[in-house]
Amino acid sequence: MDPHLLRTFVAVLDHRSFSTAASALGYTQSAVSQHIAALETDLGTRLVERRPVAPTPAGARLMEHVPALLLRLDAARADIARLNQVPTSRLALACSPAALGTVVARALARLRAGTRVDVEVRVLSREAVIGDVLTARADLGLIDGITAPSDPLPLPDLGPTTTTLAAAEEPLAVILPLDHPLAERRSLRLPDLTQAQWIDAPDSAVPLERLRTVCRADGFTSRIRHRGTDLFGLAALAAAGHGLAALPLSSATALPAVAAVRIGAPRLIHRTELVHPANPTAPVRQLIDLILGTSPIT
Amino acid sequence: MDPHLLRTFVAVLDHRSFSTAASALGYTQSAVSQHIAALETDLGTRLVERRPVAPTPAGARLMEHVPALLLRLDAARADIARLNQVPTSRLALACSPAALGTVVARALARLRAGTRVDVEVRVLSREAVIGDVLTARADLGLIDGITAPSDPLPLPDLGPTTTTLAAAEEPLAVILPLDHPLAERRSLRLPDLTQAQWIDAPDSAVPLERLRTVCRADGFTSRIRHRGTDLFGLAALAAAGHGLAALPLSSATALPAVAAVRIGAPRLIHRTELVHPANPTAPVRQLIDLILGTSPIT
DNA sequence: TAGAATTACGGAGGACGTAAGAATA
DNA sequence: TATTCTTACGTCCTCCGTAATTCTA
Repeated sequence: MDPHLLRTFVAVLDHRSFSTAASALGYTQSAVSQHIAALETDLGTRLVERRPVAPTPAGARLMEHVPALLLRLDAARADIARLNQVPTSRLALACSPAALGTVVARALARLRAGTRVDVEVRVLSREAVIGDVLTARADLGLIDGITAPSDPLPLPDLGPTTTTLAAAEEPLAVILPLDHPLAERRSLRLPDLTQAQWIDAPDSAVPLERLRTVCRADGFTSRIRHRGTDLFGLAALAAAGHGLAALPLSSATALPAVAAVRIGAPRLIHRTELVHPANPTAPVRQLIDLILGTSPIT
Repeated sequence: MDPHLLRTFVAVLDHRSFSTAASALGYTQSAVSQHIAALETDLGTRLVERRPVAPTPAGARLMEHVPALLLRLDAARADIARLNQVPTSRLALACSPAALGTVVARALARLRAGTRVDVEVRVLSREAVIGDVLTARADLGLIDGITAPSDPLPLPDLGPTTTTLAAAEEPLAVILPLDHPLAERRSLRLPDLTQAQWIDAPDSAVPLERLRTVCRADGFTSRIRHRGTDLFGLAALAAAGHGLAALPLSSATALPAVAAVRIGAPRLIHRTELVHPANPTAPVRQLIDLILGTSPIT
């Protein structure tokens, strides 16, 4: 269970090929083959089916552990490195698309008027935001999600290094084509939309899986999966009638060519939360305060 | 950051000595020295102060990651092993002391009358219970803790392999010497007890750290720290006036020579939760149902 | 000065590349 | 049959133990 072997393992399953995984990692195919064989011998089970390359049940199970494990390993290394680093003048802020609209834009407007700090904003999926903060590729992260009003967002284990503070809350909405029969409604009940056609846009909108969880219902089927953090592209798909998507109300109303209808029930809120190192440097602390200061809550 | 190096790292800090860590691990002192040196070279910082052996700040930080990391690694291995294992006739049940009193005893009484399943009960600290379930040393775990009525217990990251279900809820209480001025009270407010003398018994009672968190208050100081899972020993200490301890009401009232007074405010409940593999085998599933069936809530 | 960690060095084993051999679509 | 993974084998390098050395309480 050497980390090198585990990295090779995920690369092989990601690329669905030993040879391309090898070149991606800078190894020969032979080495990759030996890595997988070593892992399989160690664990006493076949992990990868070959030709075509696919995980066995045991491999799939292992895959549920390994990415988190490797992330945690990188996080530990980054955490140590952060202790001895010199503070840079430019801060890196990673955020999910909806977080940008609900919080970041407002905070940065204040920033321009205020202190002289350079900020680089990077828009990523939620998972990538967390990864960037954990591995110190970003100084600060903002992610969004939906929950019951008093609950925290369900975040994966962040280790001892990061904590979260609420930064903004707002109602949840769905976007629909302007000519959709429900487009004129003041509000909608989410359970009534389980049978509708949705767009699964886990990087930019609320993931459908999450909607199923909070509704405790199946459904929310989708024919189109939209990867990437491009909210306007998502709006274009929705406007063309390919399906619905759930977004915070302010983002939803700002999008062109779609109607935004508020979700009235169940009682859910969309919240943007901060993900930051446990020991923020002074400039990071300053940026955190700025973001919290401009947020409607706290 | 080879896992072997990390294991020696924790062993060195645990034993506060290179040589005893070496013999504990079956290495020579030399090998341990080289392991630590390799880690320090890799991370570019000194991690361990020598003579006396103690963590540097960077080492302490690393120590916040490594045990969780190694546990997760063992959990992954155990999870794979569990897939191909033959079911045994004897089930191992790990539980924290208060969980034994509130749930396990009752469930096992039913078990004796019912199906023919052997159960081995093991009483451990909460952390050890989780560790045992994750690494498949136990088939099922029960841990207890306190929270606000609707919140889940704050558990460390269990990975994809285990989930929890509520098994029992009851009021929280403190135990006091029989002649304590507050012993006759019907109920007490926890914030009024921050300045009292407590016994820190994190393995058997509610950890003081947890009391501070839920009260959002400092205080709860202790002169005595009680390790281990021996509730009667804890009661003896409390009876002798060494300090207070927080327990579920039923456990508290069952203890000899101490008064049990209910905590009226803040509104907190003591809950026992199940920790079990994601894919329980039939006999484990049966035991889970038995425990949930005998619990006051389902 | 004794106990304890480090450094030097050598052998055994492991890791990776080259290249030849099997297997499957 | 071509592509892709596996196996054989040689080299280099890493890892650990022995033993000599340095450090510090």
